[in-house]
Amino acid sequence: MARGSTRPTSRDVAEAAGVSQAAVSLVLGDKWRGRVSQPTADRVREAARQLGYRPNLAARNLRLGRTRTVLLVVPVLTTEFFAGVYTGAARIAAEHGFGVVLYPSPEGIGPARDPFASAQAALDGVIASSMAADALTAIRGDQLPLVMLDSDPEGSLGAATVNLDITDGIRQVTEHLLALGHRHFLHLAADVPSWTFDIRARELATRTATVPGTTVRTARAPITIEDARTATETALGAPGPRPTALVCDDDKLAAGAYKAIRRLGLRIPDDISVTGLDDLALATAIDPELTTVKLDAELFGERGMQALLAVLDGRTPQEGDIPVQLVVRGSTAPPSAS
Amino acid sequence: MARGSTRPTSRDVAEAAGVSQAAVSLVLGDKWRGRVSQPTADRVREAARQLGYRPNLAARNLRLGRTRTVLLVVPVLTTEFFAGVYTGAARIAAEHGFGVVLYPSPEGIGPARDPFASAQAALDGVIASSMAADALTAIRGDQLPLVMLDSDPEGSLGAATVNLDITDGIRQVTEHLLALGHRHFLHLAADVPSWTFDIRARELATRTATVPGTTVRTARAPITIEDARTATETALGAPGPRPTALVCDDDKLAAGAYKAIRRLGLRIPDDISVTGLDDLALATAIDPELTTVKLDAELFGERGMQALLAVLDGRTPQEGDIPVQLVVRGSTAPPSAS
DNA sequence: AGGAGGCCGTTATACGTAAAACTACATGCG
DNA sequence: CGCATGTAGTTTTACGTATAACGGCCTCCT
Repeated sequence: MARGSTRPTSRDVAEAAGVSQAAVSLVLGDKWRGRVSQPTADRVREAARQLGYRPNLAARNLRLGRTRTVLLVVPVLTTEFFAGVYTGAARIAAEHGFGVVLYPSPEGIGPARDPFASAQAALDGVIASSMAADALTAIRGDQLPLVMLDSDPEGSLGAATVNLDITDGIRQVTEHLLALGHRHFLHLAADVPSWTFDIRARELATRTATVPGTTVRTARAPITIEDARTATETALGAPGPRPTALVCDDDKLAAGAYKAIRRLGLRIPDDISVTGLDDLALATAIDPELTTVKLDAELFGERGMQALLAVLDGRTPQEGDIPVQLVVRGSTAPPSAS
Repeated sequence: MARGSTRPTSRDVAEAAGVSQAAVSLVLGDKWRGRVSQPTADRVREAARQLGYRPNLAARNLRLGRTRTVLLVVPVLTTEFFAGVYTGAARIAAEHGFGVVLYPSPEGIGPARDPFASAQAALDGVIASSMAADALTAIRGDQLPLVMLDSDPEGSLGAATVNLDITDGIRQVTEHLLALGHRHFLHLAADVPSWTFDIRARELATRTATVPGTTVRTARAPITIEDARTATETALGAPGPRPTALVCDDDKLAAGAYKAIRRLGLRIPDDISVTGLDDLALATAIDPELTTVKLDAELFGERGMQALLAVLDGRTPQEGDIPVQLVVRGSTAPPSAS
């Protein structure tokens, strides 16, 4: 409890155990077999325990030239989705003795600051979501090994990418709605500049184009429930035939759409079918439960981390998108005969 | 682009600019006024830019003996609430040149690992939520400056605490329901061992005890929508008079309760009133919108960080709980005459 | 007997940075 | 002139760790 006393160093431990600092390092680093006797090793460990010694990570990192720490750059942290990504990445990291530090891209933290200023930890590499676009320039400037999540493989010069098969997800959604008989779609698009959202619109367009007589309108909103509500309300209030199916870029947008639809006095799925994308807890909290596409966020995180470890190792990361799965619930049904 | 070439150091910059390493440190550290001439300073900065120099943080941290990095230990990262806490803490931290590193307490990352093993960053201090209970022993072992969020001020020997005024929140909820005429309560309690949940039950009990003829039953569930649903369903199916008001420990539990109530064929708020606590996005996504207590997560994070900065500075942190605010929405109404 | 090798350590060094201590020269002032 | 003050740097050192290089002593084999 001695106030002002500094943390014990390996030299303090050495003194207490009556050995040299090198011996302490060997013992605690588990490299002592054949170099230090059993009794001495025990004495060192006991002294370290008594003093409450913890190695100075800054010194270790400096000495070793690596930190076994990796940065995960994600957009706003407000969704379970990125929590899952983190969990998966951290699990794999832990298995390899790595740590993961989060940089939630700034939202009110100030003008698009460089992530390295905030996450001051010394880093071995970076995993970045393509949604955290503002941080990318800073990252690119650095020569740290980089893995991009959900990013255009063409556009991310050199950096390894790991992608969810969102295109297939939207295809499954579209097939499902077409099979139910829907022909008139409204696409509630996320107003976020990111490749992963661009391909949603693209796939919906190309898939419906193969069926004659289909129409697709588009509304656009930031990913908040309130914005989604107002956007949907104005879109559905527009003149012309009302769409019978509403395809949302993610579950949160769908939740907003639910509110708009209720306000307009319409029923789901009788008057209009709604689909989401993510399968958050939200999807089963709302009534009726949402037909959506399940994304395996943890697997996404795991694959991202594995890719980064591969890059750090000089190996080639595993290829192939991560499969996704349509989950049909109560928010979709055939269009009412009219 | 030279592959395998190592990152440039301040010595490389010095050589390129034709000065000593010390001069580089002075210039880039902004301590050069009166020590280095303007032209030389410019030359150094230009050389640093050209080489893409970034200081080695491990070395800087070692030299300075501090890292300007702080660890935020939170429970599962799946709620917006802790995202808000992070945002607030990071804002204040950035204003003081600090960084914040997150340690989401393990949930499938392995058996209650020591947070410092995962967040390998060298740290100046720690802010920990009392909900991340498993990590606390490891933290206590360390002698890092510590601030506890929502923790029993008596139990946290020495560590500074910053608390939301949850007691007042539950009091506001209870007053509201009593004023509406409710007398028979069901308390859906979070099955999490944490002081912040203990005081919810305590306050509900003491407040209702002042009004004759009130009853309080308790159901208990982990904080997931599914668990909350089953717990509520069995509790409401139990014999005896049905409660007319359901007080939930947080919004997520309330969302589960909604589903149970719908399954039982009851209506909110006609047959039963429901309240939450947090005011997440979820609260306005469900129908009817949830009467709940708004917690200012960002302010919570800000105050936590300010307290830690005070501790690091040898000052005494600001006293006083953070006020909370009841938000009345559509899920509460007078009990139906029966 | 003598040296080869195993055992049990120690001494010395480097990692990259910040900053204290020092040097060298010019200018101003009594 | 002699000394203080100011300018513009350089030299040197320390932070705490991991490990390469070194060295004594004992045993055992030929």
